[in-house]
Amino acid sequence: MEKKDLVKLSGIPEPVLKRLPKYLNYIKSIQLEDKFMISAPQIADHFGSDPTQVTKDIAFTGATGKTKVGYNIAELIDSIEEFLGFRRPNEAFLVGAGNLGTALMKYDGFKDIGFKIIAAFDSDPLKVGTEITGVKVLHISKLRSLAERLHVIFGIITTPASEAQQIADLMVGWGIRAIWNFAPVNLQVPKGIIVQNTLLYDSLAVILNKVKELYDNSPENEIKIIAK
Amino acid sequence: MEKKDLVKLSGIPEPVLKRLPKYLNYIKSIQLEDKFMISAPQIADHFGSDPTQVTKDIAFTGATGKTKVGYNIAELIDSIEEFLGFRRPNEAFLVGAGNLGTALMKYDGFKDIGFKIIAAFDSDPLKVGTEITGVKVLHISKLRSLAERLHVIFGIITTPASEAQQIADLMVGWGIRAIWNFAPVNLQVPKGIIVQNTLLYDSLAVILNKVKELYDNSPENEIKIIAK
DNA sequence: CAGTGTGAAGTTGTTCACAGCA
DNA sequence: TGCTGTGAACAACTTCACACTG
Repeated sequence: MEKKDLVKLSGIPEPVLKRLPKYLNYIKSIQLEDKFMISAPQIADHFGSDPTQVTKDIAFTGATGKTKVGYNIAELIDSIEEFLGFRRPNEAFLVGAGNLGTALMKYDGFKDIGFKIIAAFDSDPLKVGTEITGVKVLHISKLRSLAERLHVIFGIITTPASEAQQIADLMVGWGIRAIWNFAPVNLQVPKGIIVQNTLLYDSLAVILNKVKELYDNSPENEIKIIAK
Repeated sequence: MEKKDLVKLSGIPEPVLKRLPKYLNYIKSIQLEDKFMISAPQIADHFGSDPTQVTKDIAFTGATGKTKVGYNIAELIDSIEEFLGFRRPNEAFLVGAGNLGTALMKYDGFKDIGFKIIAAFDSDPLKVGTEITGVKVLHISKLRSLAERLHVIFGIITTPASEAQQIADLMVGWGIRAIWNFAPVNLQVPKGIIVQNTLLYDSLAVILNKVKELYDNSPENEIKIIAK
């Protein structure tokens, strides 16, 4: 009780939050095979991770298993989705209806998650007025009134880097509380606004590094690798 | 020397590999302002991180700074890019020329990084034969001969989840050694093949969790948040 | 002083070991 | 025996403290 008494509020480790959706995908795929139970070791095995880690991750959600058999799939799905907030309707605005934005709008997975992009905005007159999978693309100038009227607090930024900060500023001014940013810039926002930066290629450096090792560690490398 | 003697080859922590490209972006943006030096505290400040961490991250690249003034920007950029392997030409094939695939192909940032998608593949006859920013979309059946001829070892998967495993199997059979997978499945590949799974929405759970806290921690919540 | 650079301390997250159970 | 569940040991990463430099 010396310092940082209320610095961290949550307690749920980020790695856990990132692993749970993956489990969820896998568990759902198992469910499709008409299975009813799943065990932590089975999940761990599929992801090449540690069974205890899976057990502990699941424990965060409040789900409890039956010894020897594992977890009831339906209950587990419920528990994870509830815990992650996938059950509440999470409506978002998206700014930047380019390819990445379109990919997100078309992304099937979101609907399993209660996550819905309800309007898209762009400044390109060619895009304004069109519709992408049922979502209208509006001019940015419309964002303000809609955000207020619909009480939307999620904003997604898929604009070019050069515009991202400016859009973020607008979003903040208009009541958006949480920004999911795909532009490769570190947005500066007032305290209290949540920003999640998702750099599309942040794992590129990781994979390049692994490939480098691959070469460095095999004496017979280069062309040889592919030679039949 | 008890066990796992050669389990880990690299030594470069993944968090470091993920932070360095972000620094690189920022440093380049500073360079555009005709600055010549940059300090670790300045970088840390921009990202809200710890100056020592920045210093240590940079130390991995081999760059060295001058006390009191910091690092020479041009040298630092060199050093980071070289270290991350952004200087070597990294050519990749992409399978799945949908929106996400297109977004990647159009993605500006890659060319700063020596990363180039040199051909795209799809099974959709409507897409085959088209060209996206100068990159031809070919039928999947062409992948084999091209991979062999061009010695491409990187594969990017941006297909729907249902096809991803099958494509991965093909890639492996055709000499691809490293797969950057955007489909929401955990690919199963033979040992020795590098897989980097990038779940587009893995940070979604993180942001939803933060928003949940936001609500849980403000007694006057709901509608009030936006009320003028 | 204001910065780099580094060893030591602290924190967080992962893995191990094992108790309990059907 | 094969699983859940948990406390303890361990490893990885981050932050602190401080020596050093111009």
